[in-house]
Amino acid sequence: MLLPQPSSHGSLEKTLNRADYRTIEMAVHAFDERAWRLSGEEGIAARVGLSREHLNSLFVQWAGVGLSLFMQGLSVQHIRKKLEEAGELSAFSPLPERRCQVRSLPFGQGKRLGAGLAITYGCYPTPFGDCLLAMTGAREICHLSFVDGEDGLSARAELGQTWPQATIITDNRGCTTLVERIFSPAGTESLQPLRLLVSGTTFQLKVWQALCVLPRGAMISYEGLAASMGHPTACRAVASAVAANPVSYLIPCHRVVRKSGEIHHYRWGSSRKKMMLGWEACVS
DNA sequence: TTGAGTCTTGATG
DNA sequence: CATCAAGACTCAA
Repeated sequence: MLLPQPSSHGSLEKTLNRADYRTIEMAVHAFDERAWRLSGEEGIAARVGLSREHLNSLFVQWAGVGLSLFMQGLSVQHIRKKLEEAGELSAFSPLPERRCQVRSLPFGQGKRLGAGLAITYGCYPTPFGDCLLAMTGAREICHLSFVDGEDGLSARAELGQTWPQATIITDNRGCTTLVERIFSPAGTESLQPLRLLVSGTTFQLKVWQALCVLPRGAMISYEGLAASMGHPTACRAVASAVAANPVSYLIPCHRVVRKSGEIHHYRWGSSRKKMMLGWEACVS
C-alpha cells in the first residue's frame, strides 16, 4: 500500500514542492566554505544547474534571504558563536511556555507496543520536504518523519515498526492545518501545547524531554546537552538518544550540532538539517 | 587523520 | 547475567 501523496500546492507559501526541495537541498549540499570562497554564488548555482538569479530568488521566496546570507548562517564561525552564547540548556530556562507535552508509554512492551492504539497518518508538504505525521485517536502526535523518494515506503514501514500492534489508517487531509502551523514561520508559539506520545528508554525520554526547551533558532552541542543533564562525559550516549528521536522537528533534535560548529549527521540527511537550521536562523 | 575515553543499547552466549 | 560491538561525540596526538 502506497503512502498517500501530499497535495502539490500547500497553502503555505514557504512549503516546497519536490523539485524546489531538491534544488535547495542540492545547493545546501554543494556549499562548503572553501568552495564558497573560491566561486561564491556563481559556483553553487552552477553545481545546481540554475542561474544565479533564479537560485537566489528561490532562496528569498523560501527563507526570506538570499543565498549568501543564508549560507552565512550555516558557517562554522556563526554556529560556534551561537554555541558559546548558550552552552547549556539552562540558558533557555525557565522555559517560556512548554510547546510540547511529552507523554511516554513504558518501554519494554516490545512487540506489543501500540496494542489498542488507533493511528492515522498522512503525508504533507513542509519547508523541508514532505513529512509523514501520525496521530493517535486521542490527538497525540506519535510519529513525525521526513519522506524521501517517490513512494515513501520506508517512512511508512518505520511507523509500523515503531507501533507494531497499532491499527494504522491513512488519512491525508486531517492534519493539513496542523502541519502548516507547525512549520509556519510563526512557529508553534501561537498554538496550544502539542501533545506527543513516545516510547523509549528512561535515558532517551530524559534527553527528548530536555530537548523540548530549545527554542527555534537556538542550538546546543552534544556535549552541552550531556552536561545539561548531569552526564558531562556522556556526549556519545546522548547523541545516540538524540538520534533515536521519533518525533522529528517538534522534538528539535536538529538543533543539536557538533561542538566544532559543523553540522554532521541527521537521520533524515545532513542537508535537511542544514536547511532547517539555516531557515530557522532566517525566520526567527 | 587516528586513537582513546566515555556511556547507552541491542545482540549474543 | 556478563560481554561485546557500535554509535548523529570530543580531544589530543
